Amino acid sequence: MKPTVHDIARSAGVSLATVDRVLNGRPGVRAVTRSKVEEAIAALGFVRDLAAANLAKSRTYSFVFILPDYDNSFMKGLRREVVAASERASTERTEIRIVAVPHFDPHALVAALEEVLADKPNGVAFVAIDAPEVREIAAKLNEAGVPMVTLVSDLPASSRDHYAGIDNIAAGRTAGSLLGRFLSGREAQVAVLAGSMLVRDHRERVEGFLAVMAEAYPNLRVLPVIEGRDDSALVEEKVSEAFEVTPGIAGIYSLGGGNRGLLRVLRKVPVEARPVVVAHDLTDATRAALGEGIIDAVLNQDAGHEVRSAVRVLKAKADGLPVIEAQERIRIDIFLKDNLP
Amino acid sequence: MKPTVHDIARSAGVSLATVDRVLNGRPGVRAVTRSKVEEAIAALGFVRDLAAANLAKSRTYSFVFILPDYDNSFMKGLRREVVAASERASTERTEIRIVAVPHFDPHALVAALEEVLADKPNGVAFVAIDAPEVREIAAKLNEAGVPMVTLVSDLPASSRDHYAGIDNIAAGRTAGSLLGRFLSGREAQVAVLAGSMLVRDHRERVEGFLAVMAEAYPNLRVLPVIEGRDDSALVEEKVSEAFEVTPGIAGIYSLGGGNRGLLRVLRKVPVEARPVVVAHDLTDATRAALGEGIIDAVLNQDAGHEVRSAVRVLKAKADGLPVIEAQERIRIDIFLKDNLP
DNA sequence: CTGTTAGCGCCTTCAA
DNA sequence: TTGAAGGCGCTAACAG
Repeated sequence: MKPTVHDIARSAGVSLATVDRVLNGRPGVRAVTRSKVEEAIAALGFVRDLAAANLAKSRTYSFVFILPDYDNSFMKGLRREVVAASERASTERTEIRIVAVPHFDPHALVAALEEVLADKPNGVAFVAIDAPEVREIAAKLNEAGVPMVTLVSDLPASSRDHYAGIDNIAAGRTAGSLLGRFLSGREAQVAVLAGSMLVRDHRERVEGFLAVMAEAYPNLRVLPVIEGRDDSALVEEKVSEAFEVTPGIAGIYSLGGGNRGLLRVLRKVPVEARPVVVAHDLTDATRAALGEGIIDAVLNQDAGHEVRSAVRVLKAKADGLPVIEAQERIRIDIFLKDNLP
Repeated sequence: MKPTVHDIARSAGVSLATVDRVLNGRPGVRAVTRSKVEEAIAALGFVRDLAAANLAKSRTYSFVFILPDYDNSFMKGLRREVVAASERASTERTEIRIVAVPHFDPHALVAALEEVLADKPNGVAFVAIDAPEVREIAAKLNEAGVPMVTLVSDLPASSRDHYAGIDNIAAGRTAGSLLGRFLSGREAQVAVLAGSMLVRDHRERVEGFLAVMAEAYPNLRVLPVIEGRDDSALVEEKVSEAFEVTPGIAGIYSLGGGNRGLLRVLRKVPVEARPVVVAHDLTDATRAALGEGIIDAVLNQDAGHEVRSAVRVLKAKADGLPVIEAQERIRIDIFLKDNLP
């Protein structure tokens, strides 16, 4: 049988209370006594039963998830996953509160984080905006000892404990390689369609993409980035325009939202003239387009994985436990029509 | 506060013991009493605290993992992951016993499963061999109520509760599409390198690959499957031979082990004559080759994910709890040199 | 500084 | 068929 607090109390010749004080690093124990207990712990190889401890403490974990109030497919899916996680969590003495903030609004995010700082929950996860004010409040939260996970979009060189999201530079590179290989050697022009170059993840995807183009595909000329603001209608308009101005577009990297607009344009292009398309985010629209052969590859980040990972990490941090790095690494999923889930 | 057994005992006007009997479906309760209790449970929305229950029962989960005693990179990695999982599990009242069996030996596997049947642990995970004897003992285990997960290789139409592994037909199709696209339209010959066509996952990969070739790439001629028995030396020999017999090989799908042998041959091929190569399993060797550009894409199944998933599923089954399907789906990871972990 | 005692939420004898 | 009481491993008052 695994040793319990009773065993080490007996072995060290002290009472349960003293063992507990040592275990939890509470004051009021003479150094001699403390070391007696510590020796017993080491000798018996005692590890405390977290479940029993939590039961005794009636401990409940309280986490806050701050999500942008944004209505594209990805954010909707992310929200759904957080809600699902929160429902499951309630069975396990874990309460997840969801806070919505206006999107792309650093001040709103800061305000939400300030409330968190006042609340002092056991952890907070949020979709970061890379702005000085945000970094500042993040530093404060860190000092206050609130475990912090950035979700989907990171805060560089910050005081967050963990980032649950993909490497966007690598994603851009991956898209570049796929497009380059699929176009194999043809002299051609390639369009890049982003949401907004003000958003860090989009910038990084473009950066990675352009790097690969420059390194490996001199035959491809990349047109100026089109910003569609993740908005189908605007995307449709701008892409149509691009096709008129540059009839020879042979490849498209769509790294933001609004793919429905893109697809409306593509469906009008004669089959033999269709460009190779690599897009982001597996949604009903992109999935269908992949099946039809209108999109050639979809890069995806698994929102469910990101949320579950964030919860696991917050719990581990709250307990001072180690994280299984490999489990928490968010993959850049590549989907062809053949490996759709 | 969430309701506890006390609350429902009071609300139903019975004792704790009776509530417990109803909760655990034990006999010795009059139907009237039972329904009183059930009403209270429903009315208060009671859900039992599994952690507390397990503590009271001093419950420990006992799982058995049966792994082939096989020494390629993948199986070594798998074993490592099971060991790691077993170490973590010991903290959580979960004991994982690892049993090694000679590989490709249905009888040995059956013998191991028979011991499991005698033992009746709370769950068993094993790398299946698709043979009638195995299906038979699996059916018996199922009848005996032992939760069962197949790992890496499945048992079709069987009585397993869950399969923790990839869809190998889809993997073959994915490889086919990548190779087809990377070779874009060239008239060429393609070699397929398998371990053994006696193993189900290899057969399925070939099947998926050939299907895509037939459907979408009439320009590519697929040479007869080379069986390298997952053995570097043999692979090297047979691939060398293939290159002599068919100098024009422009693509290779390596779906089994022994990639080191393949790489030795490829490194001798003049750069301009190098074939497009899609291989399976991310190992030190394939990772390096991906970086060098000798391999173009690697398909991978994450052994760590498979093992953690198997443990989670076994625990859920043992507790009669639902499984989060999306979490347990094992992806076909596609790695280019740009998205290596 | 240290020990005693009473729980946390649930399960399990043992009596009635 | 039902209930009372004690315990799982740990924590937290409250006394000494």
